[in-house]
Amino acid sequence: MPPIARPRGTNDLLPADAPLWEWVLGTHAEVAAGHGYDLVETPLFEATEMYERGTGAGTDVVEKEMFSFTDRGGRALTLRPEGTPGVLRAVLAAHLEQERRPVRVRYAGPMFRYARPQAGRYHEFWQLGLEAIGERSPELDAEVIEVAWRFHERLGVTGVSLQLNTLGELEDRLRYRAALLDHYRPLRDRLCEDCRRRLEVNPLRLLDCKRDAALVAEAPEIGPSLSPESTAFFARVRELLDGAGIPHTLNPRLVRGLDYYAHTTFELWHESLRGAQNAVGGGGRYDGLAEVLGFPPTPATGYALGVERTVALCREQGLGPNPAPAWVAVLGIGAAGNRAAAQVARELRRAGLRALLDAAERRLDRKLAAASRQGARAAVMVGEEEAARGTATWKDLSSGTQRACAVDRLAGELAGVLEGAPVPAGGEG
RNA sequence: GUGGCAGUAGCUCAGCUGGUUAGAGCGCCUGACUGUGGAUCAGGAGGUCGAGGGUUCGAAUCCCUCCCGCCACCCCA
Repeated sequence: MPPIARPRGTNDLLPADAPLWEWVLGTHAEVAAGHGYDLVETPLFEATEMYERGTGAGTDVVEKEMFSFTDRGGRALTLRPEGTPGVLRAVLAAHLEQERRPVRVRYAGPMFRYARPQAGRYHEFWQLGLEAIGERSPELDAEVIEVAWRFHERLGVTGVSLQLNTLGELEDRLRYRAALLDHYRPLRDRLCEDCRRRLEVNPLRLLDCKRDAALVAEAPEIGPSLSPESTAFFARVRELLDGAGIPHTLNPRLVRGLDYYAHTTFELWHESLRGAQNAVGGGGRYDGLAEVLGFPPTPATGYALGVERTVALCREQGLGPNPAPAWVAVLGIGAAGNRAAAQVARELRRAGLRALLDAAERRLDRKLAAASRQGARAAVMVGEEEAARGTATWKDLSSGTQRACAVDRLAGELAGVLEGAPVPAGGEG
């Protein structure tokens, strides 16, 4: 019988990669918290209807990428394909926007989409993001973008480009939609199969097409369809970004895949990401979402970033956390030594040191070799003699120097050694 | 979901047009060395060759199906 395999499109996080992963999540938490964003967690599954109405029935996500199921009570549920609708639902259901506006929240966790797996694209993947709910202002859009930008700065990731666009208000979009249809209808015969469908279902997505790139280039831009108010709103966002020193690229073809966007939309791109997945993340304003979910109309803005992709960028650019704190190996020699060594390790930990105990019955040279290979800064050896005298012998594994001392002075002596040269950076996966 | 390429020890890979018991390097374990590491030498463990079926006297090698990964679409994180 072959061993049970990991399901397609999923990943295990193993110890070798965990520090980098935790560092990325932790850095985002710090940066977001520094801007006033508090942690929220919402269910991994929600009512299917929430995504059908919120994310949009015409989107690829809802049409063909959801992990949906019926529970034993006959309820239609779906593993969350994105975080925004659930977070908005949670905030509005708890009436947090009655306490203060905007409500600033952040989140991180797994999302699920049934798209064909590839490097950087998985059935289960992690997103971290934030939402600012209850205020309609260019300032808040710019703030959200700035947090995403500062996050990458703090990581040290370079080469990210900010793509920016606006979709205006609903009336603007309808005007633009009409303009697009005027442009495309006469060209219908020259469109690819997908685009002919888009023409009927969601004309804005015509701009996504790479096959008909030539036609896209000739398509009208949204600018002329925008109301003066929408134009001013967008100009203000750009002005604020300029003021914050955040470079951005205007991308009038940027149409995000989800239905609920209005006004500002943006994506963060990086050329070096493997596969065709060059987007690290994206977001924008979604003033219409609350209403389609059945809540009072509530403006909001936010973003989501792909953790796997961000981690890949960090790995590629050699970025990561500071080396883990140095540690000591406590090695027992013989039965009496092994017993005493356990107690010595306990006392070192109580003194705040990281101590790994090796009290197996094997030869000392093997234990020393293992400790050295695994990166211990120092080895503490406890045999029958030491046990009897209440001492321990410790050895600096980089210099090879060695001395014995009383157990109660050991932590003090080792502390100096551990603070010495930093441990070489952990291996890259 | 569509099309293409791959899958051989823990890791990186070799294995010619089907031919005995499937190999190497690194890693792991053991011994030389009953209490002193990173070196060296010697030995050992570890593979149903991704899974199942077929062709053949004989299959890691050829054929089919499935699984999984990657690449390009689609789309996005």
